[in-house]
Amino acid sequence: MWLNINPRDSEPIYLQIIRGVKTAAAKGVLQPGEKLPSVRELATELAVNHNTVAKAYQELERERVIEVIRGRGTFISLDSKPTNLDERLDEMRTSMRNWLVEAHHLGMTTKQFIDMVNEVVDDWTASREAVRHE
Amino acid sequence: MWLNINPRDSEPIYLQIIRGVKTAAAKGVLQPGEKLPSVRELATELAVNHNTVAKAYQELERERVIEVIRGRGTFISLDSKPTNLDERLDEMRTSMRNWLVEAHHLGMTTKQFIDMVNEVVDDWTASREAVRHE
Amino acid sequence: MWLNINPRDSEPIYLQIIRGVKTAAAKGVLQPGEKLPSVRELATELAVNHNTVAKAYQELERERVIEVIRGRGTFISLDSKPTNLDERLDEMRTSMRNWLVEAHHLGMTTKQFIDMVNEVVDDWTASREAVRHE
Amino acid sequence: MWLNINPRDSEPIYLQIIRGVKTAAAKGVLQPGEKLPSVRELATELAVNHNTVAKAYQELERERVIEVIRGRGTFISLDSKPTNLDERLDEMRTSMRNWLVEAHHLGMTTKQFIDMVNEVVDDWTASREAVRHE
DNA sequence: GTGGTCTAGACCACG
DNA sequence: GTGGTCTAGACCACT
Repeated sequence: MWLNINPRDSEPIYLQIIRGVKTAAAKGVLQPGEKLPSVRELATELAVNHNTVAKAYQELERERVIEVIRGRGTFISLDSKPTNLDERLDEMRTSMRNWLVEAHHLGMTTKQFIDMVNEVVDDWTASREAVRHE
Repeated sequence: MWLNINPRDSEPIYLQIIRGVKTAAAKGVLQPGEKLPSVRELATELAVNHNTVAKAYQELERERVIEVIRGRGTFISLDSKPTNLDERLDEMRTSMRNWLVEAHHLGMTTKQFIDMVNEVVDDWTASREAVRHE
Repeated sequence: MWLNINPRDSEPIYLQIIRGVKTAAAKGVLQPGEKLPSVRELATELAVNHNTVAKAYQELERERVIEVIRGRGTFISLDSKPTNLDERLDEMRTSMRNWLVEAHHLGMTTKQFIDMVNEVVDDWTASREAVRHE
Repeated sequence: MWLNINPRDSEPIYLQIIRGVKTAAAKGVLQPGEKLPSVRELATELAVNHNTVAKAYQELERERVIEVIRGRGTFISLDSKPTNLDERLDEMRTSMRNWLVEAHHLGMTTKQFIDMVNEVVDDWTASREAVRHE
């Protein structure tokens, strides 16, 4: 299964689902146009309340990551033009700035911070490649 | 004032305070050994309940960012060896991976992503310098 | 009930709760995976404010003694790897040293002291066995 | 100096003083009949409020560890018959039981606990010997 | 119904 | 005056 949920985690389950779908789509595990399980199917599979899955799907639709076609089901969007682009870029910058502060309090230099980013990017790229060659 | 709070923000106030103190300390606006306002002073100034400030200060103390000296007040730690280092570095890597996913859905390439990180780091470094020369 | 609280005791109630849960867990009265009463249930039962119970539970979670599963409740952890191990072992040694000083002022020899430790350990072991055979 | 105080420590200063005097007496650094500094002298030396030292001395006198002779000064008791013996032995047993619970949550066996006690006792005995041969 | 957050106001230990 | 603890009661996010 391309999606794992941990109800023990402090992150709300619906956010874990959102993140999981986005990650799978970004990695290519889920291809544009590919059908997602229905709300009830996924809820059963993950053993969570279906309202939780529904909430995740709603948010994903709002972000144009997925599309609901009435009567047919839910699909990864073909052309996902993001909403609120500038706003979300700003959020990302803010988040980075906050992690930079955190890094400082963990005794890291800015260089070490950038090295860590590069390391994570390399890992990510490698894991995308792995999916492509499956 | 080196600390601004937005009670309307969805982020809990006590977390905003924590972040604010950490940011000020990382920027050098608050120097090691410097006295922080008392719980009740800061509560008055921010127009929040003193318990909210107390909660923030307790968490900051737990993370060794600040120290309480009995009867005298609260101070920025001189030597703040962080707790749970490995765990928190892992959280950081996870967060970075999530940014990457997010960046992908915003239509960014990895190069653009790394550029953004560098841009944020440069801004941060500049703002630290600005504080130093005040 | 596996937990008794004395609001007149100089020890803060929330610490009594923490100690009570830890003792019950160590004795086997509370088994790993077992559900704890909800914050509000326990508050009602102990006739204390729910915030007091919440504070105790939060600290227990921080120490990995218990786990919160979102929406379902609070449970004794299955695998509780402690945090800050070395630091806490040091605290323990310090406390032992302080007992020794105390024992000296109560006129005890080191042999009598060690006998007392063994006696306490034996009592404890016996009370664990008693729980096991209930 | 036979007494060190750390105002950063979470333990109240007056308790640190009490413990310090008791430890010095138990180790033989302070001999029975030996004169202690006056409240004000000690307060100056430790850079703490003299009320704090006074409170510590009062408690030490109540426990018969020291004796105040009006006009002459304060002295380590010659014959320190402890007060509340049974009660204090019980407190000690309770403290040990609590640390045993703590040890369990740190993953220690009772054997490891007892080993730790023996180790601490040996260290203590060695440090007493060291004082005797100074 | 679960825990998390916040307010307002109180009391206490410590220095 | 400092932080620590507690109560009573409220609102919110999540499941």
